[in-house]
Amino acid sequence: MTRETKTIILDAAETLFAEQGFAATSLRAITSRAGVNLAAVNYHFGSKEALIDLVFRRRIIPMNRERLSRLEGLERADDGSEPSLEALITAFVAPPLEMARDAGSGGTVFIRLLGRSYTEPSATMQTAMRAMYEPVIDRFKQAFARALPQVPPVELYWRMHFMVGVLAYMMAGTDMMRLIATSRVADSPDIGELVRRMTDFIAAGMRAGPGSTTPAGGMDRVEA
Amino acid sequence: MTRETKTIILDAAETLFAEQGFAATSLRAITSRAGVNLAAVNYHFGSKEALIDLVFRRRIIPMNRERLSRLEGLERADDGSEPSLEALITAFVAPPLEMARDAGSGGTVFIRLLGRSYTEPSATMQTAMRAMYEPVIDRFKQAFARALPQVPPVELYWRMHFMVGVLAYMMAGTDMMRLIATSRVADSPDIGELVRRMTDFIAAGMRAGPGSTTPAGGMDRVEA
DNA sequence: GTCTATAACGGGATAGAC
DNA sequence: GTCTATCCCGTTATAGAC
Repeated sequence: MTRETKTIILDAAETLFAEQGFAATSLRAITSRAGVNLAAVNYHFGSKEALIDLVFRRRIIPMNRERLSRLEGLERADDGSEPSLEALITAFVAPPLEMARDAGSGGTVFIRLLGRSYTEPSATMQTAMRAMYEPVIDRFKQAFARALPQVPPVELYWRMHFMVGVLAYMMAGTDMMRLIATSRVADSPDIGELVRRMTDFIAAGMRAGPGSTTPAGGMDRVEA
Repeated sequence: MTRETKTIILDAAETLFAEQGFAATSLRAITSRAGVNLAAVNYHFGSKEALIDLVFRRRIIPMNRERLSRLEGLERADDGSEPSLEALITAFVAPPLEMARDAGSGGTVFIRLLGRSYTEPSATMQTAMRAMYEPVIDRFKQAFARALPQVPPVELYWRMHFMVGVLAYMMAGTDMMRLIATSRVADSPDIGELVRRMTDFIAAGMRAGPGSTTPAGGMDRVEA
């Protein structure tokens, strides 16, 4: 029963953090939603900050393990061929989005929280996240460099940023432009189709030839 | 002098919101940074929420006006030609990024705040933002549809989301992957180059042929 | 392990002197 | 318009009964 309570608190905290952010979510709100006593958080976790840390750790670590395992699977193909660019992108992009669909309990809401936290500037969070992400980023950077030998390293660096931006925005699912249809990831009927759309978009962007579109870039301003 | 004080408060609030978020920023911190009395916020703005609203309104409205004016300039070209896809993307993407560079006072920090707020789920903020963005999005949607007649409307809708995701992430500038060089927009020496990079990436993604990359999308999973 | 009660503090907002 | 002082509430964290 002792670990049961911790899990219940984690689930409640995860939901409220995703909805309101960290600072706006009080321990009272968390414990009341979890149906446990106010003192339980400090007993089980020590502090609010430690709770936040565990909320992330619980799901990010398996998620990144899944990304790496997909990547390794691609690189150990039987025929010894190099993985395609699309396969690499999918290996990076699909795990969080499928998590939003699959994880019965709180996976859906966690992905929204994670998408938000990409733009969270708190120093504590930044360093914690970097520690969890660094190995993944390193491995994928090498893989992308092999798949795109014609793209200069600096350009590739920026394009990986762009990829993360697309992913983070979809994960956060805030529907800034919701004027046509559903756009929250969790509501979307077919995650596989979203993954395919994102992969196509990102792959084309990553392959973009240098200079192909340059002339139009800087001269279109109407007035200073 | 009366408007002077309001401006000082707005500047201080903008900075602190960008650094810490809304909930974590107290009125005490704002007024102390601004060098004014604690009661000044409530006197001049009525409430913390109203202050937040004005912080955004002050810069978003001219920013979106600039986007629309660039778009209209493109569409009224002398030779009657349709604007290129790259020109449309630049018209949408450049104003916030150049604002980060140009605005002497708080433009830089505001852009970080704005990038963050794209994934801010507060209902109040969502509706306020939508009101300010709706006309811009509508106009650009039509322009993109004309520039990309071969892309089905649903696909185009998602690709515009992707574009916003790239932009929002760059604006927030949180350096999730900072392992090579600088990545904070404000630190970057050449905003024009960043705009060109983003435009090239997004343009290629938006033009991506349907099905060109489909077969690799879904079958690469290593294990369930 | 779980509860109640409370400490110690900081939050937003306001009344009223100046 | 600007200040001080204060109200009232919610916050995290903890002490101690059960």
